[in-house]
Amino acid sequence: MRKGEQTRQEIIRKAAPIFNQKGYDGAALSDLMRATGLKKGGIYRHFGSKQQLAGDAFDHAWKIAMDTRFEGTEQIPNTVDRLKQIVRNFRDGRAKVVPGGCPLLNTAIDCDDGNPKLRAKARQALSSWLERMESIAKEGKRRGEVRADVDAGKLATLIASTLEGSHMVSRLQKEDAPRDLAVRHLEEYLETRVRARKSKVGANKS
Amino acid sequence: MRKGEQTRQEIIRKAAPIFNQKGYDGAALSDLMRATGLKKGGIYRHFGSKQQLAGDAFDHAWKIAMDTRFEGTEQIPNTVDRLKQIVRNFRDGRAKVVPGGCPLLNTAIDCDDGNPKLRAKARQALSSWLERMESIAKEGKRRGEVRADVDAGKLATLIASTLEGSHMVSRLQKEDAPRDLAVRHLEEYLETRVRARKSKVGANKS
DNA sequence: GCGACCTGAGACCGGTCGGTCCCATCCAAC
DNA sequence: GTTGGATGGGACCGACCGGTCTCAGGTCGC
Repeated sequence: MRKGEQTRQEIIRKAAPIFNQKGYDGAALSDLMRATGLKKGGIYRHFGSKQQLAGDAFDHAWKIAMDTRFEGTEQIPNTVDRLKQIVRNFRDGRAKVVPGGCPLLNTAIDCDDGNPKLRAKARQALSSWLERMESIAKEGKRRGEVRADVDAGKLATLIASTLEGSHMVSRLQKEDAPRDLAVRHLEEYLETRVRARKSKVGANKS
Repeated sequence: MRKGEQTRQEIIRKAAPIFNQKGYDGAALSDLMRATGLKKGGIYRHFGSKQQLAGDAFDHAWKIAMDTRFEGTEQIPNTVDRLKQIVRNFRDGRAKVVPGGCPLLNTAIDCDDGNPKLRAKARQALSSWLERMESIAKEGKRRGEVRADVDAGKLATLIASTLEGSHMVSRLQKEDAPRDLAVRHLEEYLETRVRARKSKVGANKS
């Protein structure tokens, strides 16, 4: 039970970049065999199908991405500062994540028509990301750090959309500028349209 | 020379949605055969390779997308209003374009690692889109309709990034809200941070 | 250190892939 | 109406696809 599980994790680790870079169809068993150093039978011992392996590989890649994006944000007291850090983490954490860019973006486009299993995983991944940002924004509203007229869900969606879009442009152009630009834009947006005026915190009650 | 070219165009028209929906690897010759009603030999008579057909199909899909996005914008006198119309066209023109979503987004992700020919096409497509928006912004600055401190290139990149990102989210969630949200966000941004104050046009010279 | 079980190699499967080629047919110019 | 090139059908190709199965050998509990 021990060696097998170890091999299984190794396969997932090695397969994740292949799927993330080449997509589901593009990632051939032969690619996975080369990357893992195992033969076909060795891989299929641990996974019932290519789909299942792809699913596990996506979960692995997404977990790394999420950990990176929220890294060091828990201890930031102010919720708006926390959101700003999340935005910056998106820009700075690229080296840490699985090669091939954002797994969510890649999988969403790759599986948009067809492959419902993997598509559902991408959808759930997006939801979890959005919900985590939304809950921060909601906490901010409760605390009065975020303006009352801000819709937490819409804010989360806007942040995710802007970041992912700029990520696509950056990858296509092979330049960091578009992503940096989006980060700065969101930082300014958070500062000027989301953060509550200091004077108003508790002042508008009297 | 006539019938052949007609068939060629027909193949491109029928193949474009297949490539746009399924991606390059996912679009099998058998799919293209079914869609076109031609056999393998009939298709290969007109295209040297699958790559070439995919390239022509992308050009076709992108032309439709560009025409839709800039539809009715030429005659709008004010440059900021023109940009706002482009943003709205992105939201409203979905029914007119090739099935499968934005060809640029799809192709960029699909070919990001591998398939350099198609990738170059996507890159060029993005450039042409950005340049067209940038030139409008530059014209706006010359005319004093756009603030002097706005960077035309960065503005174009921000618009494209935000729209494409929200498009991905909308497609994954199968909801229009994220895209509508991004459009509204950009409209507000254009109005509050890009459009020059009316009073300043010519007033700040004295 | 023995025995049972876990592990992975590799041959094998049918199907499909992108691509080639020959030839019957169609069409259009004369 | 004839002719010659344009057109498309469909058999064929080798490679490779995802997936199965058997069996030798390694690993682990006892």
